[in-house]
Amino acid sequence: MTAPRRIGTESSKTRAVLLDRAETLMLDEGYAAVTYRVLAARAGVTAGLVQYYFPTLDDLFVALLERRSDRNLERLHTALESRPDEPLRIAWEFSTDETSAALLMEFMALANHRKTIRAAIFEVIDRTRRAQLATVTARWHQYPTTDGLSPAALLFLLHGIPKMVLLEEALGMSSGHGDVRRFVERRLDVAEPRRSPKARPRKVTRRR
Amino acid sequence: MTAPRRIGTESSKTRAVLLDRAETLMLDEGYAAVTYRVLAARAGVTAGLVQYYFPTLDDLFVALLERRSDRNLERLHTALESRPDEPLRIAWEFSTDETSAALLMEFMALANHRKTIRAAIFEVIDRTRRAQLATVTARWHQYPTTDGLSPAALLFLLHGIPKMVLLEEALGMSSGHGDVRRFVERRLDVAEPRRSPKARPRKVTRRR
DNA sequence: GTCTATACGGCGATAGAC
DNA sequence: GTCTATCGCCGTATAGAC
Repeated sequence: MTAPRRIGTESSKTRAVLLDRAETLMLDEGYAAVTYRVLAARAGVTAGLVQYYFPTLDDLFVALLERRSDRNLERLHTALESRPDEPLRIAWEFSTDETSAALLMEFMALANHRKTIRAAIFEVIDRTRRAQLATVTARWHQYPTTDGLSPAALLFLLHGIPKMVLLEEALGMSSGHGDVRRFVERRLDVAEPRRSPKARPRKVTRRR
Repeated sequence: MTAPRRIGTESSKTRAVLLDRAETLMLDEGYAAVTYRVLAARAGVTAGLVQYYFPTLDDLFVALLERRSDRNLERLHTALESRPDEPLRIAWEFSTDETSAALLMEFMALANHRKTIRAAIFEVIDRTRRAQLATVTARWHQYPTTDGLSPAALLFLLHGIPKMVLLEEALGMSSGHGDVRRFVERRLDVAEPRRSPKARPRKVTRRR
């Protein structure tokens, strides 16, 4: 047994700054641009210091994912509690949140062949889906029509469709995107009618 | 202007072998495992020789993508001609072809931040979608119900859903996948009724 | 607890010899 | 057509200074 490697504390301010810069870098140039040397330069520190806080790059990515997910899950629970009759609309709004969706797709690309990232992202999505599934299932009998879909299948679609749109948009495609969005939102209006039709859904998109 | 770099001919047998090994390697271990040195070792040649045929790795990936896409597009046109009354089912079958879908998602991950790959994959998907859109639109009025969807939106869903399933499966998720597959196939049976209900759809999945 | 310096092997890519 | 040498960047590990 050798002496355990030393790692920076989670409460360190430097650590928080590094996570901030890493998130920006990742959104701007993709995960491949996040290297110790580049990140260190952006944050004005040495590469060794970055490694002191995040021994491997996977450690950095996982920390990044979890920080944002914790915030999102908190927002989700708040929304589910304050609008208990609109779980489907809430699922759709959160799936369409641009910044989070972009980051999520970046992480999914990363997860493709990296076990630790895969486990972390599964955890995040699974927790989100479970919370929503419970709420939707509880009021499933109140929906006027469910088209033969199950709650799980419906939530899969509400999550997956915006992700696919994003994936295709990144390629420069747009065929059918608007149609499918309007289609879903029309169905949502039927399933979860708005009390005051004037109140347009506030966008959940935040930052950048 | 410097002297143009020398590149191997497209008809070379060595080149074809390299593409074969690269495709296997990519499916087994992901695009990140495809390096000059590893590919050279697998093919029993030197890394320099691989680079003689593919000056950059992007050249290799694009060649790989185009070789497979040409074959797939040919199969697609054959199918559309031989079963002119089933364009939706054909779209669904081709989207669910496991090997091709897995390779496509691998390329989409690659494309995330690499311009040349992005352009190549856009070309492939766009050509596929266009061919199907023309066929579906031509017989759109014959469908009993279209649920308020447009042909483009429907094709987007038929392509996107299997991709999302694949993406989530890679993460270890399965919630709603079976339900949504059955849901789509039930709708397809309504839209394009089978003449002989006994004839189950032959799987299009091929190789590996 | 923070931070720096240095080293190692693998990577994509280039130039040029056989 | 084939192969070697070389360059600069990468992730990672470690030893040690403040």
